[in-house]
Amino acid sequence: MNDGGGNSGKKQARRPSTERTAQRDPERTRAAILEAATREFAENGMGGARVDAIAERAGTNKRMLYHYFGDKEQLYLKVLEEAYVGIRTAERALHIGDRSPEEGIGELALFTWRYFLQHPEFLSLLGTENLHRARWLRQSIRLKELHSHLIGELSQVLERGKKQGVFIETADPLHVYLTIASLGYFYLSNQYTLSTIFGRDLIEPANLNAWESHIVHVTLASIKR
Amino acid sequence: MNDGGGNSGKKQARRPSTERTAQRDPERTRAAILEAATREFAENGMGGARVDAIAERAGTNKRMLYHYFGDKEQLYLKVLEEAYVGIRTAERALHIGDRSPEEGIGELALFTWRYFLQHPEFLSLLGTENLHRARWLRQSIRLKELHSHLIGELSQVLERGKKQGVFIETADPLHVYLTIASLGYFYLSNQYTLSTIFGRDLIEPANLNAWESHIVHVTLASIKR
DNA sequence: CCATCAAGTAACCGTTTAGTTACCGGCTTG
DNA sequence: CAAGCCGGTAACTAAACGGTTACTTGATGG
Repeated sequence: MNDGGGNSGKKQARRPSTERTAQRDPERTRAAILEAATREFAENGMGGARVDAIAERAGTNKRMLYHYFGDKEQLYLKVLEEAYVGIRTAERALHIGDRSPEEGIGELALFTWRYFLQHPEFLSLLGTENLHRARWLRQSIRLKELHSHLIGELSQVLERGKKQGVFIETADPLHVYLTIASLGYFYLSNQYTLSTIFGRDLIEPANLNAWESHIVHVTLASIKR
Repeated sequence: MNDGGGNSGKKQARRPSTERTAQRDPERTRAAILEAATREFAENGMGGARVDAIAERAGTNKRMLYHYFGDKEQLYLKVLEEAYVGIRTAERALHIGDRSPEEGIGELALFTWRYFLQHPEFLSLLGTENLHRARWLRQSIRLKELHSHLIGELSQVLERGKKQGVFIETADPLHVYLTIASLGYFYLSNQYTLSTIFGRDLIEPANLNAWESHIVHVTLASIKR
């Protein structure tokens, strides 16, 4: 868009900075930009996020942002990738196969709900990315196999439950995961419009706990024989 | 932002329009702007939507947009209100109380799913509005009672089912509706990231039909005795 | 102890954006 | 039947935006 050629040499000498320079720390600056970007993109979406705002939140300036991440779009993709790595990593530590099939599924449902509850920025980022039809996520190569582990482990738990006669034969791993994620995602990401139109504060602890139980109840009721 | 004072009289005379003037039709222009705005806001969110793009899509210009709707924010709120009126109006025509309790709930689940499927712009608008924590919806007074009818009718159907002994006593109308909406909303609004990470095209008709059955199955399984 | 390179700053640039103004002309009505 | 209101056009503006450039400063290895 801006080729930058043809105006070199026009600049006048600028007033040099005489202020005290803060300690240098590339890693810290990089991390600060990433965290600030996560918040800015989560709060305002891709179209609404402001590069200046990210730099200011990170306590640095735009130059460093472009230095470390290329441009706004690449920074956004990095933020999104990190968000996915976060949930999938925590998920692996669960080891849902170590318990009985019923407890394993219940554990996954509880974990997912609580992770969503504690990471609202992850939900926002998903919403933003889907608004754009996964335009940036599709460009990410490193994420393809990150998710297969989940389905694999879930599939094993379901098979074991079927053999033990506690789960119905038609239970599908992807459907089970989508059910769990649906119930958590919708309640939290749409809490603002829902609370407004139904006149009930969904984020109130009592309602939150009721919905947590509800998710586990619905998930298990849908696959139990 | 722009007080408009202090530069009057500076303008030169402009070249008057000599082109043929199109037929005048205030209602059509207004409706065209509203429809164009619905698409633009749904595709790009509040931050990403461009006023120029809306005007162009509507086959008119910005002046008319500001003339009829005030500014970008008021236009957005109008779009959102119309979207809610659309689904709630269609919902009323269902009369879920006319059938058996089980059929009534199944009918509501099917309707909601199919409405979401046919109105992706409604889902996008909800996502956008929630990103901004219902900032604009909260300002809308006329929508408060639009939704109470739904819960009222659903509540009656559930009560009848409980008396007949087919539904569990703990079944809650809001929870039932949120369950139905969750399963439809998440699957469709997040279809792009989900299809990407799980390597399965969720919008394919076979998958769509399977999920439709799944929603009805899950909803009923969660409330049946 | 100095040459060099990465970290950092802030002004700057071209473009885009929401919103406005000057002007036009068909239709209605007193 | 004229006068003025209302639907409509396009050029305009100030500010904001993403991105770049000119330049400074600290650390470090030969």
